[in-house]
Parts: sequence; structure tokens; C-alpha cells
Amino acid sequence: MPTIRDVARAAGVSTATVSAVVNGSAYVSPRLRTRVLSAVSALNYTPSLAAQTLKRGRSQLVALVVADLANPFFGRVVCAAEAAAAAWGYALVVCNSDEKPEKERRILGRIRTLSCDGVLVVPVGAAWPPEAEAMAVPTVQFGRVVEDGRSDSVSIDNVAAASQVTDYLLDLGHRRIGSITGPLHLTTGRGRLDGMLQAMRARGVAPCPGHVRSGEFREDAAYSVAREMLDRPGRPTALYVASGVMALGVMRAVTDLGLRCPDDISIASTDTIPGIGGLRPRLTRTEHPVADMVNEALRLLVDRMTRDAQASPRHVVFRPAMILGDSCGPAERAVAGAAP
Amino acid sequence: MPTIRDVARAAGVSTATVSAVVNGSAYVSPRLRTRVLSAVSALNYTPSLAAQTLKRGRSQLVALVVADLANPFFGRVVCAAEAAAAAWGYALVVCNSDEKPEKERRILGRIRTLSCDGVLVVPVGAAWPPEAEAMAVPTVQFGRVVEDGRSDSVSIDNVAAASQVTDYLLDLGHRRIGSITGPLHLTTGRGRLDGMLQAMRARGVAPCPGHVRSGEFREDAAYSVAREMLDRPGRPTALYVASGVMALGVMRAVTDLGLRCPDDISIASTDTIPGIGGLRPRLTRTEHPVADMVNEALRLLVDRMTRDAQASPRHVVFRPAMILGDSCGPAERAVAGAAP
DNA sequence: CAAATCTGGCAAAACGGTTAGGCGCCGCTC
DNA sequence: GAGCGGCGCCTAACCGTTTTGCCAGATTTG
Repeated sequence: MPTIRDVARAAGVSTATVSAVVNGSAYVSPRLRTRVLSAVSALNYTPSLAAQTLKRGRSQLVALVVADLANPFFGRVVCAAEAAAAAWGYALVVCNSDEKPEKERRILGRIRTLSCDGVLVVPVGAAWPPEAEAMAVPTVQFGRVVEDGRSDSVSIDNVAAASQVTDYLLDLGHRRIGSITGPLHLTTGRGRLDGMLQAMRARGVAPCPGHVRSGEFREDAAYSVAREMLDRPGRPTALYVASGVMALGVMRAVTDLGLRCPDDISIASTDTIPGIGGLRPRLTRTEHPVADMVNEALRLLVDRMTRDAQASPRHVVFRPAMILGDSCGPAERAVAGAAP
Repeated sequence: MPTIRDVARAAGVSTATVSAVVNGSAYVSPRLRTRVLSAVSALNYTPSLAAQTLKRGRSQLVALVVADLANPFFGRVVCAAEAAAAAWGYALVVCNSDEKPEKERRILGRIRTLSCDGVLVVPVGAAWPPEAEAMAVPTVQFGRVVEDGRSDSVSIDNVAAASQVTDYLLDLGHRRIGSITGPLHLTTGRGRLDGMLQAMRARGVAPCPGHVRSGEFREDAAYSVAREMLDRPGRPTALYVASGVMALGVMRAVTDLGLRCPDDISIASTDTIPGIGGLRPRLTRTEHPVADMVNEALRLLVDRMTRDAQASPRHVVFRPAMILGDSCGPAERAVAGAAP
């Protein structure tokens, strides 16, 4: 790998001049400029980012820490983040905390040594790890929010999303509505459950205790919870499911139990996953503008990295859109079949 | 951020000693060792990777360049690669070439300036870009293979996979078998088509010209090709589809055309996507051991990075496994319905 | 015409680590 | 007790950039 010194020697100038030409940071006479540029392309020179990082204190690296890379939802996040980071001229380092706070801590440490300029993180725990607190890297939380009094955040209005979906089920006449939501220490878990309960309460409908369940945001977890809930008498006539992957698991459970959707049970979810459009029946759900959210998150991050790192935290909340499929039907039919 | 000098001052030793303690690269007396370690944790010191990179010439960075991040298949690749890279102690930089050779070139240049220690790449073009040739970074090609006489590669036996699937359809009695495969300048496109044709030829079955189609590895592309192919008289009784996302698109087209699978048409594919298990009918397909393949690719890459960069290229080919679903039926039923 | 100003380019000092080489000091040998 | 290794630590050079002075020459100014 040729260095700036090789280029300087080849062009018969100093390294300062080469640097000035390459970065356009100072005026250089046309004569020297062309000499330098031809030496650059002759040697196929590229400045070393490591050296630049050392000198400038900026690495042009942004880290993305997701909670579960195997979840297609986060696949979309990675995809959008890569595009946004590239557009801003940053390279994206992807890490997977796998829903484990301890792994998240290790990763945040590593990010510090990598001297990333910023971090986009889907936090895993209920609280922000103290050592991350100390790490003075601009941070934007994505999707989930844990208060730390410093980071920006970009999230969806979980309560609104869930109550919107629940309202829809209530409108269809359902009263025995079950729910499978995510871990309650996460805002995406707690908030969606609250939204659902809130909508029920607003109509004076009391949820049946055994029908309100929560588990991990995973296909298999949702499958087994659904299977258990639906396999006993007095099963709900409608089910609110908190996420796209979970809905997939629930659908599978429904099929495996020999139930038909929406005839025997209505299913609706907040959030979705790519490719779910091919699934029949088409899922009634909310769609979250992941790409827009990621773009906004990167905008906030870049702003904080390049402008004011000390600005007071900003919290952007997006609103979901409801998409009607055909996975929900009127309550009457289902009630008959589900009666104990 | 505290530097090694701060630690040295706090512990009353030289930077060399701090370095020796932190890296365990030389013997240091217990007394000083503890002094250094407590200074390290008191200051919360982490060595700067940029400085280490500069000095050691290794960045502990591995780049992954995928052809289409939006494709869930590559989502799995990213997931597996992150895990493998982390296990080897590397951070993963993810880039998306978006099937554009020009973008791939830009990315490879960027990787050079990042001084990544190695690259895992899903090549986009029919040939290896010359400037990438020049870039002396250890490279492993993943999935697709373009000869460059230098990189290792890890791929699946596309021909075997496709002919296995086609054989299955032939065994069911199908003769009018259509195919939707990927771009023919890619080994994953060409190879799978060849495998399919080979299997047909071996049974003396001539494919109907209009039924052999290829397009991009995308859901919407497959949807429109399938829709067009299936909407005219004399449609095939069975369809071989080259990839999981494409199968999703084909399934959607089948449903939208009011056809039933497998009653009206049998569908089988090579490769799959996560979550397809929830789809009904269950797709008959091959499964590719993506995680194993990625692990092997990283093993090769690490080997080349840490041992012999000049070793002659190794090409590892994996074999797919066939998974029987219920998306295929005997030919008789379908033939009746599809007759012109 | 001397002095002041400007201009384009260079030398050298960082940035934060690693590491080769050197140098006391201790204990051993004869 | 002088000579001698070896141990334990330090000094300093170096990795490839950026950037701050600074300098020589050209140009303008009084």
C-alpha cells in the first residue's frame, strides 16, 4: 500500500502538498496539483483511514447495535441503516446484542475502542448500562427507548398502534380478545400491551386473564404461546399479536391446530415483516415506516456528531398506519365455534 | 478519552509497560501489573483501535459486501457473518452493492481505505473488477463465484440442487415444467438453470421455450414473470423457482390468478427464506446451510488473513438438502386443468 | 528603493499506540 | 570482589496522516 510519502516523492512535493490536494484543504498551483494527481493515480493511492482517524479524531464509522439480527424486522433496519450511513459517507459496523444485556455491554465497549463516531442502538435491557453512560459517543436509540437523559430516540407510538388494532377488533364485535405481546421491560412490549388494555378498558371490556400473554419477539415463542392459549376451551375469538414474526408463529399455530383464520379466529398485529404479503390470509396489521425512521435516526445522529453533541435529547415518535387484510372477521361466527 | 500516556502517568510507569500489561506481551512484575491495571480501570482506559491499526497494520475489521441487503436471504448471511466475525474477534462492516457493479467497485475502494483485514463478498458482476484485483485484501467469495485466480470461495452446488428439485417434479409425472431462474451471468442463475435443463434432458423431456424464464432474484420480478407465464393457455403443470424470495412472488401470483397450489400447479424451489415455514402450502424446496457456509467462509478468510495470504485458492462447495412440503402434487390433476 | 504584504509550498510536530534496543541492578560464579 | 548474565523496565523511533508555523520569493505600497 502506497503512503502519502510515496506520492509526495513521486510528485516531487511535500506530504503537506499532497494532503492539501487530496483534501482540497488549501490552494495548490495547477502545476503541482496535476503532478500530485497523476502520482496519486499512478500509485493507486488511497489515504489510510486509520491514520486519518488518529489525527482527526473521527473515524467515519457508525455502529448499529440491533437486539436480534435473526429477526427479519431488524434485517430491514440494517438495510435502511446501511443505505443511510453510506449516503452520509459513513461505513456501518453491525453488531448483534442478541437480546442479552451482557453482550450489549461488551459491544458498547468494543465500539468505544473502534472509536465509532456514533451509535444507533436498539437497547436490550430495561435500563441503560452505566458504562455506556460514561462512553461519550453520540447515541440514538431506535425503536425501544430507555431513558438516559442524553441520547436521542426514534420510535413508534406503540400505545396508539396497539389500541388502533384492538379497536378494530372490538369494532368487529369481538369481546374475548387475547393478546400475545413482547417482553414487558421493553417499551415495545409494555407499550403495546398498554395500548391494547387501554382500548379494551375504554369499551368496558375486561380481558380474560389467561388470554393476556407475553413472550419474546420470536416466531417459535409466539407459536408455543398461541398453541397453548388456543388449544383449550373458551379460546379467544380474536388475537392481537405484537409483531410480525410473532404473527407468523401464531398463524402457524392456528394452522397446526386445524383452526381457520378468520373463520375460527381473527388475527391482527402491530408491525409486520417483509414477504408477509405472500401469506394467506393477508394479515391485518399496522405498518411501521422503518426506512423513514432509520433515516430520521441517522439524521439526528449525524447532527449530533457534526454539530452540537451536548444538545438536549430529542425524541421523535412516528405513527403507524393500519393496513386491512382479511385475517379478521366478525365476531359472531367465531364465537359459536369457540364456546366452551 | 484517556490515552496510554495518561495511564502510564497515573501508574507511574512507562507507556511500554502499560502496553505490555494490556496486551500481555511481556513479563511485568506483579507490583507494577496491579498498579497499571488499577490505573486502567480508574481511568476507564481502552486502547484506540485506530492507533493499533496504524502501528500493527491490522484493523480487526472484516467487510461483508452483499448483493442485495433487502433480500432476506442475505439477511441470514449478515446474521451468520456477524456471529462468526465476533467469534473470531473481528468487527463486521456491512455494505450493500445492490446488484450494481459500479457500486461494488466504490465499496471495494472504500474497504481498501478502511484497511479491512479481509472481505467476504457476494460478487455482483460476471467478472471481477480489475481494481479489486489490484487491492491485495484477502477475499472470500460467497454464494456466487467469479474466477479471479486468487480468492477462495464458498458456494452451493447449484446444478445439483436444481436437478434434484427438477427430478422430483419429473418423478411426479410432470412434463410441462416451467422455470423461473436468476440472472444468467451469475453462477447462481446460470447453474440452477443448467441443473434444471440437465435433469430434463436426462429424461428426454424438452422444455417449452416460453416456460424457461429468468429474472432478478426478487419477489416482485418473480411475481410478474409468473403471472405472465401462468396466465396464458398451455401453462406449465409445475414450476421450478430458483430462490426463496422468488418462490414467495410466484406463490402470490398463483393466488392472485385464482390457481391453487398444488392442485392446479406444483411449485418447488431451490433455496428458501426464513419464515417461509408459516406459508401454506408448505414449499417443497432445498435448504442451504447458510450458517455453516458462512462459518466456513470466515474460517477460510481468517486462515488467509493470519497464515498464508498467498496460498492457492480454495473452493468449498456445499450440498443442499431437499425438504418435502406439500406444494407439489402428481401431474394428472394439473394437466387436465392446464390443457389449452 | 526599502518596507510591508501576500503567496505557494515545506518542515516538523502532533495523534495514540507498539516494540526494538538499551540500561540499571540484582544475584551468581570463580 | 570483579565480572557477567539476565531480569525488569524505560527511552525513543515509527506507523500514515493533518496542520501549524514558517520561509523564500514575488508583488504591492509608502
